Amino acid sequence: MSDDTAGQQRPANPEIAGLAHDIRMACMRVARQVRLDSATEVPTHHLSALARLAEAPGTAGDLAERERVSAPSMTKTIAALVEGGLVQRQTDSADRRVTFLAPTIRGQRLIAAERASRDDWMAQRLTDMPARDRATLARAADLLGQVVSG
Amino acid sequence: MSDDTAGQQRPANPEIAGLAHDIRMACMRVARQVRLDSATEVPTHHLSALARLAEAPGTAGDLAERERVSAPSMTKTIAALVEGGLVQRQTDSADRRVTFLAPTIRGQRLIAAERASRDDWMAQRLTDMPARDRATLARAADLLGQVVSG
DNA sequence: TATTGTTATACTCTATAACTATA
DNA sequence: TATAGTTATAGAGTATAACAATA
Repeated sequence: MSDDTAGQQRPANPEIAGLAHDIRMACMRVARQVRLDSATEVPTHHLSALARLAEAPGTAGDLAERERVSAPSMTKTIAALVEGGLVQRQTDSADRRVTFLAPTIRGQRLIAAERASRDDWMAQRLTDMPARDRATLARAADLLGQVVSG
Repeated sequence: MSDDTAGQQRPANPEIAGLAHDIRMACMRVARQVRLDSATEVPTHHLSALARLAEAPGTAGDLAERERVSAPSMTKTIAALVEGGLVQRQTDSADRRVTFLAPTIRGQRLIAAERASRDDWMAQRLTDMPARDRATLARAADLLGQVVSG
């Protein structure tokens, strides 16, 4: 975190290196499986943008930055979401260049349903698990949160 | 939030439902962060196909099925990988409709480098962690493996 | 002149359908 | 006739560059 950021001169500790690989692969496989098993009619990136707006409504520029896509790309995504009745535009009266975006009721319902579907995928697999293992996973979820944010 | 509207049979246990959400989000965030932070010049789906071939060489049809894309789509991906010197074709002498695919030395090196880069991303974050927390994550990685395969 | 968002254009990935060559 | 793979064509997502409207 201090100086050279690019290279991989890192850990020198083979145990940590192996653990890093195992955790990364486990997370990526879970993410992939969730994505593939819960495929809906709405494209992934549409859902992603919609979920962002459900967290916090904002402008097109904000959304493009938060989703890490270009502004023209976000323009198209927004157009599709508005077309589909999932997002509504509202021009800012103070600065009329700006357009605020927020999910419609239907958009909110779609996000909630999608989230529930994906959570169910995981929940059904957790119910068969010993309570002690679930406790381990609960700790791990917290630790992984630190990994990402830290 | 999100009680009904899902159409799924809920777990009925709110503790497990909450845990399912936390674990899923943690995994998806880790996967996303790894993907964004370790972006290379080679497109993601090329790397993905190449990694499959590094695990186990096979035919174009196999690869399309394993990657869950159409045959024509895989044809293009393979063409790009061969063009880039990362994969080599070899016609089956027994059935000349079939083409075997395998990574070249350069392809193997690229996959190894990519994997190392991504693992380093995680390893750097693990080194600052108490050993007990690493042990928790090691257990969790194993449990998440069961979640995906079971 | 700077900023917000859109349009213009081009490239890539994807899919279905039609084709080639083998079997 | 069936199968493995490719080519033809079209649709969708992405990007950069150029533009319009507003500040």
